[in-house]
Amino acid sequence: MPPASRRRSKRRSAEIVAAAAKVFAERGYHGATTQDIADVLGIRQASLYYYFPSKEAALEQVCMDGSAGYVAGALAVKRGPGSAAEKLARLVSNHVELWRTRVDFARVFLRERSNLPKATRHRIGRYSRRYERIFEDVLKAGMASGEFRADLDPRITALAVIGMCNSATAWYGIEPGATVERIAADFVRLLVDGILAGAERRSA
Amino acid sequence: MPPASRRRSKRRSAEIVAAAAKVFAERGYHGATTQDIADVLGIRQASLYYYFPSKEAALEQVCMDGSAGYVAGALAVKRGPGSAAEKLARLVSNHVELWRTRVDFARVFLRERSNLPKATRHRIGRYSRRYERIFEDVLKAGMASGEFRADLDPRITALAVIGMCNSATAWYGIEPGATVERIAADFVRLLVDGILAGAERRSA
DNA sequence: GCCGCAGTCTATCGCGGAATAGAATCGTGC
DNA sequence: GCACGATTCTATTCCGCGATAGACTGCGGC
Repeated sequence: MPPASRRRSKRRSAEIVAAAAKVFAERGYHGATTQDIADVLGIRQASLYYYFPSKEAALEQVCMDGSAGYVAGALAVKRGPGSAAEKLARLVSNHVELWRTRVDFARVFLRERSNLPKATRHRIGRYSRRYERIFEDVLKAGMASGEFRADLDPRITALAVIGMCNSATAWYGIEPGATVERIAADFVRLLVDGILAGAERRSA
Repeated sequence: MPPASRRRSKRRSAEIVAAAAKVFAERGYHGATTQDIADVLGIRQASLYYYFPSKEAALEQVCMDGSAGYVAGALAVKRGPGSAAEKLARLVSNHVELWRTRVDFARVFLRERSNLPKATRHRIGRYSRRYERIFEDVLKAGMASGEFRADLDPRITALAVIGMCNSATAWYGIEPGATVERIAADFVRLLVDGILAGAERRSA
């Protein structure tokens, strides 16, 4: 098949997956029907099976797409230059920034990956742990250099940071004024400086 | 019906709802079958319908139980004595403390309330907003008194705090060493003092 | 302008799961 | 020990949804 068709075909596939992501995000994997997905696309339910062998395979695709980019971006930040605080800020920005194009994918990844078949679920579990490790590493580095407090628990703190970010998927796009930039900026300030007054100068 | 029977009956009902909570938490509302719930209890699937009229009604019960206590506890903290930082610490503790007896209920409330019928869903939505407001109020009070930074966005910060807490339901009970006390303490320190070194004294 | 295949359709199957009806049993108070 | 309500059981219905089979269609390339 010529490259022109092939490109259109690829694009159509992406549309199908995006429709699945949208529907899964709205109703949950089990709550969504393949009919719902077909409705979004304006095609018949059975036509979907030209694109995937099963509903579960569609979920796999959505989850893979929904997790893509996180580890790569975070690794780049970790290896890049800057203080630990700057790196943490960039980690958070990178994370939130990825919602811009694919919130639905992220939502499905977060809430529905538990419905994946064992193999994929474990694979994605390893991926997540790798991602968490990067946050932990940056935290540990900051603690070692004296930049961060020494009494942090790097593991719990990493989970707290990631969890706080992810929780925003629940209201991102709904809560007025909560743009990607503001969320990232507010979260970073909260995490780095805390809530108490008199901290503005410290991280400036 | 004598009080003895009545008490046993009430207790049995609670067992049924707890089983539903457990199963809903594990597999999700749509992913769970009434058979699964019956299996946990060692009874037949149809016997469940003595206790609720529908699967959806069971979800309602679990969600109501799962949200009970949050607003009341938070209101008590808000109205009680102490600095804003102390109050925020107590808000977080109160929140996390409620998992001790009913994590499954909290998990179902967080992840499955979207499957509730409209009326209940809206009711629970109002309840949540009321809860968030209390956090906002404490934050605003702290900002007004100069205790907290003036450049916080109280709404986003409140959502961030609550979201961070709730995200821990994903790994509470799994992550080794993450007890209710440690989670609450670590989260509070992170939120109040931030991550940077040199903050230990400030909140002491 | 015809061929071929990507893409969509119609039609249908089969299962799993929610829910109902009504019988059986258990246990508690008298 | 009997009666009666509370609880659980057996048996069955009904339908929604995932999936398969096979026909149709229209566009891109020659």
